[in-house]
Amino acid sequence: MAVQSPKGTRDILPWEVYKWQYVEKIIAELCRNFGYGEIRTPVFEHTELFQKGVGDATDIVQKEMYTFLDKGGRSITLRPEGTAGIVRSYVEHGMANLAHPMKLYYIITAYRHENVQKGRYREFNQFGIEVFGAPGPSVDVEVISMADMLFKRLGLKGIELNINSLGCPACRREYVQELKEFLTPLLENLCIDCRNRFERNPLRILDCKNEKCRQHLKDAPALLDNLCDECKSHFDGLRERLDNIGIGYYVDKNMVRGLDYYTRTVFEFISPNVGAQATICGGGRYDGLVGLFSDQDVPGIGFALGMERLLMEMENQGIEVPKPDGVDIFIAPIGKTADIFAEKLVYQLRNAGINAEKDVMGRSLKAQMKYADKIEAAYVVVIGDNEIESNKAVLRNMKTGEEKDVSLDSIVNRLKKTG
RNA sequence: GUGGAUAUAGCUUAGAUGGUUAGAGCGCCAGGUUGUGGCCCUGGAGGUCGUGGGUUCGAUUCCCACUAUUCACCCCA
Repeated sequence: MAVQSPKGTRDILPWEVYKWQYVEKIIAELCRNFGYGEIRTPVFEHTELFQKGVGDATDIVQKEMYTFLDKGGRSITLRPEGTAGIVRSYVEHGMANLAHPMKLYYIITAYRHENVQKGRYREFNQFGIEVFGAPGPSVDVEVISMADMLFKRLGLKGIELNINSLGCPACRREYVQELKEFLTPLLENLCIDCRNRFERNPLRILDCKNEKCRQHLKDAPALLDNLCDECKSHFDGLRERLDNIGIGYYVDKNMVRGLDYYTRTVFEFISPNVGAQATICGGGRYDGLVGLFSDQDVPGIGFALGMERLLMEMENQGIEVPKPDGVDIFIAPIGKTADIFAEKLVYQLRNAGINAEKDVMGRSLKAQMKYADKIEAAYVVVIGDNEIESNKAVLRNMKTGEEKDVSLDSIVNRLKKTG
């Protein structure tokens, strides 16, 4: 086929978009309940923003970014995630001077150049939130509970929450040292990927899926057991608070997240039903990120939730999204005079806020009726010469087949009441 | 970047050890009802059988390459 969308992109078509609109509406309500304001930032940013913000060592920056030079020779990148752009906006607009916590949410498309598979696309949609300024575990719980509540409102079941702590730069540095000492004698037994990870990102070795590696790593020290006092009490505080409001979770000592900026709390919501891409929502705290772009030291936390994966999970769980109603009324004219008349009538109906349609293809009455049926019109009015002469027409209820006489003059008012 | 599977109409698909016009269901259009949808009946439109090459008298079918789709690895939403 000559015409098709680029690899990893999809069309959301008119007859399925209602599912997206439904979820988006629930998200907007949720955010309002929690006091989050929407922010919209550009699809593209300067490449350095992501190199610095997401991290030069990450897969995202190393091999997955859509980067190009614009006509002014600037290196531009399509956003591979949402947080960096928002941090940029936060700093650029001096939001640190506004009331805190600063609570923001976004629904965006993001772009990553990688091979596609179930639940993974090159253009994908994310709902995400960010909170700036709150250092304690209280806000961690608010953020986590927000995702949890969204799943509940959508009627999703069986989504599991995993949490972990990656510590602060200080205790992480100490721990990485310890981990490396543990790994050094084992290195030649580990898979090639892990050996490569040893220098670049040794934490990643912990969540390698290779069976052999897992065997060797059974007794590896866990970061969680080596946190400094502050990080430990932060994590304990998070657990207490989750227990307090009744959100269940697992502690996954090996969970590492793929972006460099995370500190302390990290979490994932996972479902077994969305293919190999089990993570529907992932997030964590990024206390050092704002400091990378300004001399202000502002703590932050947020999450990103994959809309495609969310919709897929809803589909899998058989959750029914209410379909929008069809058109209120269809005007079916017969003949030229009636057509001219109907044109004015449908205009008046629409002007009165009624969802009205009329034939524009000059089709037979039968074809018009079929069409009205297909677009699920609630009512049909047939107008021919007789009707125009007598100023009366039949209003047909398409669901029941019941018909009523109405005068053409009163039809707009009448439908206002009915509709 | 690596590996497997797949590719026939708008959609879901049948097909033959290679042989004349490649079938069906759904959908679409029209007619049966010269002014009434859904059910039913009849008819119609719609296919370079993914693309290119090879074998052959002949390829949609066999072989090769490419492309695309899809699943998985890595990684992530």
